[in-house]
Amino acid sequence: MRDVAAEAGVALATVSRVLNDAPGVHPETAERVRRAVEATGFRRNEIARRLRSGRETATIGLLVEDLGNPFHSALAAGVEAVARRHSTSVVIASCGEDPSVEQDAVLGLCERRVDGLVVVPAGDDHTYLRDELAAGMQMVFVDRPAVGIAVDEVVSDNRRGARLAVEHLLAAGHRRIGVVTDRESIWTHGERVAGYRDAMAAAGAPARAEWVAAGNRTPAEAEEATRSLLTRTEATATALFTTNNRMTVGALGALRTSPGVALVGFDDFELADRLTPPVTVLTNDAYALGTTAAEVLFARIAGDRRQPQRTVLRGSLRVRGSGEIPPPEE
Amino acid sequence: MRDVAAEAGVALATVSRVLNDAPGVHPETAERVRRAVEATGFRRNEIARRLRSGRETATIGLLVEDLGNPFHSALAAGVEAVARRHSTSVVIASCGEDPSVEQDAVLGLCERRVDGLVVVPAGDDHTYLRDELAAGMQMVFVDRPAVGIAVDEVVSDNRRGARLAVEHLLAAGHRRIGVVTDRESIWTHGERVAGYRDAMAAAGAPARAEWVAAGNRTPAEAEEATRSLLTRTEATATALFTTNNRMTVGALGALRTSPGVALVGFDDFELADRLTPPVTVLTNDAYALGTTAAEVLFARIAGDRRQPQRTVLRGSLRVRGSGEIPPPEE
DNA sequence: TTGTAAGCGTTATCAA
DNA sequence: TTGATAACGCTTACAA
Repeated sequence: MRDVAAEAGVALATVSRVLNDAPGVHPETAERVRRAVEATGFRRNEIARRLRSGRETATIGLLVEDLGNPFHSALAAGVEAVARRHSTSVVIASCGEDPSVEQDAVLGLCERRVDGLVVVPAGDDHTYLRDELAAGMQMVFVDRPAVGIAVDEVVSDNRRGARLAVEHLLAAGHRRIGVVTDRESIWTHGERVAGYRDAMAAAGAPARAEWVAAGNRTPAEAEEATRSLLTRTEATATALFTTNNRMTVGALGALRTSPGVALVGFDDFELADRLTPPVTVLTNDAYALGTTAAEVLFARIAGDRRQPQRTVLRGSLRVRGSGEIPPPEE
Repeated sequence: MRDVAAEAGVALATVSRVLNDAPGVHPETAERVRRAVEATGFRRNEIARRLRSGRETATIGLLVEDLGNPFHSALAAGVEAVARRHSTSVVIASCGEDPSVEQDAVLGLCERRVDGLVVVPAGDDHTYLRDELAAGMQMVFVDRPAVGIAVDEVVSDNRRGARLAVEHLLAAGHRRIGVVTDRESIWTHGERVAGYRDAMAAAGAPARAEWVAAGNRTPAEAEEATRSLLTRTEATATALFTTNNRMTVGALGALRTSPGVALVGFDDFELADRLTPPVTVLTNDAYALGTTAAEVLFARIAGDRRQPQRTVLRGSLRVRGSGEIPPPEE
């Protein structure tokens, strides 16, 4: 910038004024400065700019589990779309379900002095954010709630959605319904399994422990778990509820060799309607979770100081075929 | 930081030393400073830190078309994974195939003084980056080449891949092969259509202009285009080559009402093997494009000053069924 | 309308 | 081992 000022024969302040379209600069001077900017190939340093003005960084942080999971990438796309409308950049970090990586990544974003944070948490203790919160950092938790701090949250109605899904299977006549799920310690999965139990209990159907195949971290593990769920010698499940898109993909693998088993999955996914049979799902709009969370965050950044809110997004059943397969005759 | 220094009764310089684990600080003093940091809830300002040291920002920029497209989110996941290994954050921007948004976003990232850029370009003129390049900004173009500037590039072997895909259809006996593609002005699609023409010409099969359904921007448009390709009254195509995963998804929609048409798609996608028939594809590893591009970029950041290189990643045919459907008897 | 100078929160250089 | 102090590149009172 000094070079520009020298080139144009003006003071730094004048260059700054021209760069910021500040009023009260002689058009001729401004023109001279602009030519100098061209000549020197000058690009202003956003970093320094923001430092001095103590202004917002026009950046928000986003933490997701894994961009390779379509649920998380759709959520990220939603956040990014809203951020772009607010002329704000998004720094994305992923933590792969590891709470310590979550903490490092989130605190790293705070040190970068982002204006706010959208967090899909992996851990179950967020008290490490208390200082940041007290210092005025804005944050919204999405998909899963925050533990130990009071912040805005945007989540799905997991328990009700799961209940609807399982009730749908019960309505088709199933009584022996298995669940394929990730670790139940993950809030969403825990809630969805609870919804399953709700539905079973309400129908007077016993929810046997051995029908809950939990702890599957990947589609491959889900496939394997499904296979053993379906090859039990007694009280074999005739229908399955899968608690997210990863579990559904895994279960579908196992079903290729065990057709005739009904399936309802949590999370819609591309091509669900092209499979044989098409897959009935309880929709869970990741893009909407992302846009909603980002909108809540920008409202906070703009000065909203109300009590933290929890926003709940409801999914609905999308009937396609796999969930309407009746149980075999006994 | 002043507060911390006051609290601990030391100078700012000492606080800085402790924060950076610099040698030559009395353990007792260090301890006192650390307690003061605790007490004041101090978090250092990464922005200011980097300003002074003129050091790298430990941030790279990534521009993609659309995070909602699994190809781009997988690519982003690859970049992010490598960046994390280098303790570097990733600022993601998406431009949705709009060259002017690309330019604004990329220049915005430069102003932020990122250490480098991974760009999936939308436009076909990148001379606007000349100044940045001259100023030492490191950048790698991925999936599509840069135009007007000499920079590192990581691309797929599109033309050869497309040729392989179409040769596979020719080998199954097809002569009337249609192409469903996005705008041919997009380099990847242009190359893939060229590969199609190569294969057809080599086989002595006429590549009729009306078999090239171009300009489809979405799966919905691709579906519509496929439908009209298959309902022509004369010289109807008996096989299809789709030039990316979006086109394939669209074409599959149309094929539900026109079974028996062979299909090979460019880009593998989840569940391709679960469809009926399973979809034969030419793989195009987006995650690998991302990791490779990021590795090239970090090598540059680390000081590699060789001539810009083009790295070409090869895909291969994954035979699953849809591409082996023979043409109907005439 | 323009220039001078202080300061943003750090780090780095020197001297003590 | 510690402390003053200049500097990073910019913005912004305030003065001219």
